[in-house]
Amino acid sequence: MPTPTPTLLEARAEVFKALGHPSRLAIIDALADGERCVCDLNKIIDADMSTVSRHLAVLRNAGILSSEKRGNQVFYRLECPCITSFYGCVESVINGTGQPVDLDVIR
Amino acid sequence: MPTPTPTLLEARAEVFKALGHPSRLAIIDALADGERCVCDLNKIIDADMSTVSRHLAVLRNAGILSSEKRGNQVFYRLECPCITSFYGCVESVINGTGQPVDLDVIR
DNA sequence: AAACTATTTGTCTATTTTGCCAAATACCCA
DNA sequence: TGGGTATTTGGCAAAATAGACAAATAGTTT
Repeated sequence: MPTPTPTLLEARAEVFKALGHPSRLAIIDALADGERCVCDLNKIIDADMSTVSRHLAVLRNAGILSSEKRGNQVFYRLECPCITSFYGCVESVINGTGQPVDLDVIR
Repeated sequence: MPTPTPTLLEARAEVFKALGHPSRLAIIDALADGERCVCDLNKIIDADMSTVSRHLAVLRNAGILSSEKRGNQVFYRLECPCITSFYGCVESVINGTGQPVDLDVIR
């Protein structure tokens, strides 16, 4: 198995870094069911709207979300549903088993 | 699908944050084949040994690695091989397809 | 055009992260 | 015990991140 190039590692790290904030994970969770406008997300997040907007920009720049302006509002959509499928592994790290966790059990 | 508690989101974010650095991803990659001592990892990483040690501490505190001292050296081991299985999804974010990527093709 | 809503951006501050060097620690061997 | 190797930790400076407020932008409605 060859070692990934530094560039690939940096690109991967960017994605993980974007995921490394609770508010951004809450956004992803809210978008798992479908697109939402910023004002809806703002109700969920408990932070200034400008802060929410910055979190959304981080996720969009990482390629995790896409946005579309319709009329007055901007709708964000999850570009890669496969991200949420990783939570089972993350949970296994959290609970220390090292074994993937069935998400339906813990949520 | 209920919204995860803030605490769960924070715990998840900690794991993602730990993964959000190229050197730490290089470490994980090196450990995918099996445990390594710090001095071996130091050869791979191109940073001061103390810096490597700090990266290792971040990964261990997140629960991603475990360590064991044997004689003079400390060996680190990947606690959750499922992490590398997520790279296909990460790559799909990087290349913008939103579709998981077969890792054997890109590595 | 003016007022209003939704969102983003500029700017600033506080906090966290990163990375190096030097020093401390732990263990081995002679 | 003394010297050598492997690793971690203290302390510091530079860089990145987060969050708030205010101002700017874009679109809608009257």
